[in-house]
Amino acid sequence: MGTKKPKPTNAELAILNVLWAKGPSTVKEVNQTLNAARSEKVEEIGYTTTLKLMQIMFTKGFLSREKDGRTHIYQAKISAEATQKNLVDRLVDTAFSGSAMNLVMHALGHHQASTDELEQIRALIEEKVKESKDKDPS
Amino acid sequence: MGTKKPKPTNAELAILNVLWAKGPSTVKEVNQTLNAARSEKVEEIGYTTTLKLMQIMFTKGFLSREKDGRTHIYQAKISAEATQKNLVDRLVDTAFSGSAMNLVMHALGHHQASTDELEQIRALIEEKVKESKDKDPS
DNA sequence: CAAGGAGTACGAATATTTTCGTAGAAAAAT
DNA sequence: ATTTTTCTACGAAAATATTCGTACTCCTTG
Repeated sequence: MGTKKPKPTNAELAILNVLWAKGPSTVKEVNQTLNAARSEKVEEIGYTTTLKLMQIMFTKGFLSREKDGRTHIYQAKISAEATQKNLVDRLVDTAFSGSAMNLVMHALGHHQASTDELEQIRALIEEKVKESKDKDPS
Repeated sequence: MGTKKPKPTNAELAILNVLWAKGPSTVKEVNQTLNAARSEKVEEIGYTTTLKLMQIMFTKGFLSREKDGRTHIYQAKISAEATQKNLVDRLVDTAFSGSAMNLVMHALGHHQASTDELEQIRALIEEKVKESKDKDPS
């Protein structure tokens, strides 16, 4: 099992988000998107900063890239899914004493949810309950 | 609104967890607990490391302390609740495109849950659904 | 072809987090 | 009353993460 757990830093996560949302992009595009999302009061992120980060992420294997003329088109190589799972794991581990359900209840309790979302979650629960009864029919 | 958002680092979070779980403790106790939780293969955390961290957390206002003879008894000053909420907020923000429910489904999907926990979550959902119907009885 | 622009690469400054060594005070043990 | 142990305080090393300057290449355009 050679694959290590990708553990992107915060700045890296911000970049991944852009790539997940927009698909393959150049450094310039990513940098612009990042800066667009910032409130005007805050200093902009320099182009070379984003470049450097993306180069690092490339060597870490978080991104792949492809030359198009003299510019590079980058792409997220690690999936949102897998990365989110790791982050949740970490959070559960460091802040919720290992109980994912603890976290779930927290998020449910404190955040707004649409009826639709609640419905989806309900469905997921039903499924889980069934599973659990199959395995351990007490 | 003078109160800033407590943003404990990872190491600080580990300490908070101990204090939340065990209540008021000495540095020594916290340090031992931290090390007990580590796999044997890993280097132990030095006593002065934990001490330093807790001193920093004290000056940051994350912990309070009280002298008992020549030793200090530390106590978490920020609540698990509030801290967890901030962390979830941050995670939702940085990795789940702002959707807490997205995170919930993730955590639900990927992690083990006891029937009991599922039941609790189900109850919470029912409650939420009701709330939401009250507000917007479509 | 010179000047400017748009990229990349990469070293290195800065900031932040984590770690620990060392010094000193007070208590406990010999 | 020494010595050993148990604490605290604090400076500073080590490890990570973030930021950017500068140099160099390849296009474009005047």
